[in-house]
Amino acid sequence: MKFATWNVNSLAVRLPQLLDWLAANPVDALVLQETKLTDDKFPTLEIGAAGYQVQWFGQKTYNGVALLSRKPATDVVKNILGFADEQARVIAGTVDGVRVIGAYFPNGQAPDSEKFVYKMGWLEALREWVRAELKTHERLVLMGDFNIAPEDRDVYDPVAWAGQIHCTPQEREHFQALLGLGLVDAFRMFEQPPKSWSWWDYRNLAFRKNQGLRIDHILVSEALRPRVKACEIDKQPRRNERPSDHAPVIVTLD
DNA sequence: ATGACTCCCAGTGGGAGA
Repeated sequence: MKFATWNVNSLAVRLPQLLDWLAANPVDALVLQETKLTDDKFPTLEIGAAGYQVQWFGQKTYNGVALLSRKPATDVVKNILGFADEQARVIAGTVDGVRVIGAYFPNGQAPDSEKFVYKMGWLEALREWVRAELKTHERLVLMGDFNIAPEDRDVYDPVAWAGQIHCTPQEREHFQALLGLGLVDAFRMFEQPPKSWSWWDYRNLAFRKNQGLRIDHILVSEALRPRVKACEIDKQPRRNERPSDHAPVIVTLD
């Protein structure tokens, strides 16, 4: 069983790459972030023809998330229960007995900005909601673009990034608090190549120089932990022409 | 170096992303 997450940075632009990727990586479920499509423009037919059920939650220009799955997702929830949000950032569903939560965490822009305040409130609400979800769903996967680099080893230049957005102590505390709910960072369950990133800036030849951040994550609940066999970042789509700035992350369970 | 690129909506420029 395989689950994956990918920030596609516009599904309108990346749909052909998504279909190619699914053909090469027939995962059981995939969550997408930054679809940037209103619901009426979602490419349901193309994704259906690829053999996937899909749930989607979009908005104009920004954000937008989707949950693709081989088997239908049930009990679908959009955004964080009880947290009023104008932005389409979360989609959850139960797939094959596993609660799958796909999330596009706020960027936060800068630690002294209003957007950072929003990010902190959002993270707090997410944690309390995931805590509740874990009570009813022992088998749970929380994955997406977290916009948090959990540790210095997740940053290509930790000195330059110290205290910057994605690397602030407050964001990292929130990441640890999610682990504190009984979740495990699947990527760090395994020995990984050093300088493993999931995002590279479009500028500065960052991908060619391998200057990036690991900000896309897959957290699994304790009940699933013994079943996790592998977790990897697939850099291949970042080599495409007109790539997303993010690479997919895949977890394999038995 | 308050940059660089890419996306979007707008509309011949600007915000946002990370």
